[in-house]
Amino acid sequence: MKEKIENLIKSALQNLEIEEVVFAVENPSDINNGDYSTNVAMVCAKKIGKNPKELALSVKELIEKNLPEDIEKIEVAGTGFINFYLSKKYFKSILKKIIEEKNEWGRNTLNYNKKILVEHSSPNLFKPFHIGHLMNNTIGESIVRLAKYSGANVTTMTFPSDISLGIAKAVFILLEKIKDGPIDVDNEIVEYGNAYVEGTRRYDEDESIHNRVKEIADNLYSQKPSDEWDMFTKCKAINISYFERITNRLGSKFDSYIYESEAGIVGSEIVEDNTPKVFTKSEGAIVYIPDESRKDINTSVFINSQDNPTYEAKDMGLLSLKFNKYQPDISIFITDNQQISHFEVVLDAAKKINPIWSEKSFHVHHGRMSFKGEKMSSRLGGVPVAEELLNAVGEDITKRSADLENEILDIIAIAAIKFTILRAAAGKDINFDPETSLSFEGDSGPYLQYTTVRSFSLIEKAKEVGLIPSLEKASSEITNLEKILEKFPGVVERSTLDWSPHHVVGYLLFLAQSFNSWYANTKIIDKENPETPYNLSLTQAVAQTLKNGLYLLGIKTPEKM
RNA sequence: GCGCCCGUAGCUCAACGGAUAGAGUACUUAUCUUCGGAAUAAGUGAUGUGGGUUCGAUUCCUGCCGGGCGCACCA
Repeated sequence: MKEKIENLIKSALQNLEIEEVVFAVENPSDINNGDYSTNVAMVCAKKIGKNPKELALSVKELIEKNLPEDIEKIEVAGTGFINFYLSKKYFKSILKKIIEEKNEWGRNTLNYNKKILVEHSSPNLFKPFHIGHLMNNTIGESIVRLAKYSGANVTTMTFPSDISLGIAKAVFILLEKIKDGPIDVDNEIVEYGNAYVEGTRRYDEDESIHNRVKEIADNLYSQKPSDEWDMFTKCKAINISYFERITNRLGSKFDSYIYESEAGIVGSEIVEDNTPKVFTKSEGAIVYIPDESRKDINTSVFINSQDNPTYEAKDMGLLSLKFNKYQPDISIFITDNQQISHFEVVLDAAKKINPIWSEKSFHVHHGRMSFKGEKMSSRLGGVPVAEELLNAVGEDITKRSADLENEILDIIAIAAIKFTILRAAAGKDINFDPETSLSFEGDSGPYLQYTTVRSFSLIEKAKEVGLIPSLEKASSEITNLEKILEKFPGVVERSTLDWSPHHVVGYLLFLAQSFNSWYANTKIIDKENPETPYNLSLTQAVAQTLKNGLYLLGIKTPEKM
C-alpha cells in the first residue's frame, strides 16, 4: 500500500512537471490524520516557489482523477500534509488476510533467504544466570524471532565464557573444598557460584595463592590433564545443562555453542599470524594500536604477557569461527553497552584481517538493569538470580489468582519481566524496581496476555451459541481497530530494520487498549445484531495480531488465565 | 583528561526531522446486577539550559549544567 501511494504521488509530480524529490509516506501517529500521509508538498514547495498548501491541493486533485478503490478519500491538512484514507473494502481484505494467514500474519521479506546468525545470552560458567543475562536473553530472543519473521534463515548461537583467571580462582576453591568432602549435588550450581565469589575474594586478599591460581589457569588454557582439568570439565557440563534449563524455560533454544576456550585458541593463532602486520609487540604482550584516524578507540591488549589470549583475542577467534562455520550474511551479537568500545576495537582490527568480519557484524547493545538502585554484579555476590526473580513474581501472581496451573503461572511471570525489558528502547539502562516495574495492570505483559486470551475466548463463547465469524455483512463504518490492524506489518518491519523490539510493544499496547475500549462499548456476542459475525471476525483478527506480536517478543499466549 | 551514550509529567517509558509531545503508574472522580474487572471513561501533570540549521526541532549541529559507561595485560 505504501508503495502504491508513493507511485501515485510520483506520477502526479510528473504531471506537474516537478522533478523528483525525496519525500516520505508514513503512518501518521494520530489515526485521525489518515492511514497514510505524505510531506511531499512541504518538501517541494520551497524549491518551486509555491505555497505548500496550494501544491498539496493540486497533487490531491490529480490523484483523485484516477482514484483506486482501495483509497476512499484524500485530504489536505495542517501546513500541507496530504492524507490518504483507505476504503472499507480494503480494510475488509486485511481482516480476511489476517484470519487466513494466522501465525504468518505480519511477516515480511526484508531478509528473505539471508543467513542471519544471532549470538546472545552468553553465560559465564560458575556464575548464576542473573538479571543481566535475563535482559540479554529477552532482547536476543526477540531479535531472533524478528529475523525469522523477515524471511531469514536464522541460526542461534551462544558463547559461554568457560575460561578465565576468574574461573581458575573458582576451581582453586573447589579443589580445596573437596578435600573436606564431596560437593552437595542438589546444590551444585549454588556451590559453584559461591566458589567463584569466594575465589575472587581470596585472590584479592591472599597473595600467596596467586602462583597456584595462575598455574591452574595455565593448565586450563592448555587443557593439560590434571585434577583441575577434571574438576573444570565436570563443572562445565553441569553449568551448561543449568544454562539450557533456564533458557529453555524462557523460550530460547541454541543451535550452536562456541566456547571461549575454543575461540581463545583460534584467536591466539590469528593474532600471532598477523603480528607485526596488524598487531604490535609491546612490553611482553601483543597489542592492537588503532590508526591515527580512530581517536575514539584505544590501544588494547590481545595476548597478555603470560601468553594467554585476552577477551579481545577470544572475540577475534570467535569472529573467525562464526564466519567459517556459518557464512552469515548478517551476524548479530548482543551484549550490554559497557562493551561497546571493546567491540569497536576488535572489529577495527578484524577489518584488517578479513573485512567481511567487520562489515557483516552488527552489535546490538542494551543497557544494564539496576535493581532497587543497586548496580548488579554477580562477581560480588548478592545478585538477583533470574530464577529467584521468576519465582518471586510467580508468588505475586498466585496472590492474585490462586488456582492457576504452574505452567500458566510461569508464562505470565515471564511475560511480566520480558515486557519490562522490551518496552524501552534497547540501549537504555532500566531502573528495575519490583514494586513498580512489575505491575500486572495497565501497560504490562499480563495486560496484553489477558486481552489476547479474552478475545480468543469470545470467539469460542460465540460458537457455543451458534455465532460464527464472517466478513460478509460489514458495517459501512470503518472502526479504529481496522485501521490499527492494518499497521501491524509496517511496525514489524520497522522493528526489524533497526532491531528494536520496543516498537512492537508500543503497537500491541495501542491495539489492546483500543480493543478493550471497543469491547467495553460494544456488545459483541449479540444475536439481534446483524453485524455480530463481522464483529467476531474483527475480534479474531485482533486476537491473532496480539498473539503474533507477543510471539515476536518471546511471550507466550496462555490458553486461559 | 580523552572518547562514547543519556537528560521528556512525582515515578517508569514512547514519539522512524512533521500535525494538539503520547502511554502506564500515582493522585482525584466516574462506569460496573458484565460477552472474563488483570477492564473502561474523565481530570491534574513534562521536552535540563543558551544559541544555530530548517517551511517545521524532543529529534540534527554547538556552548553550558547534570548523570552513566569505557580508556594496556579482567570478562
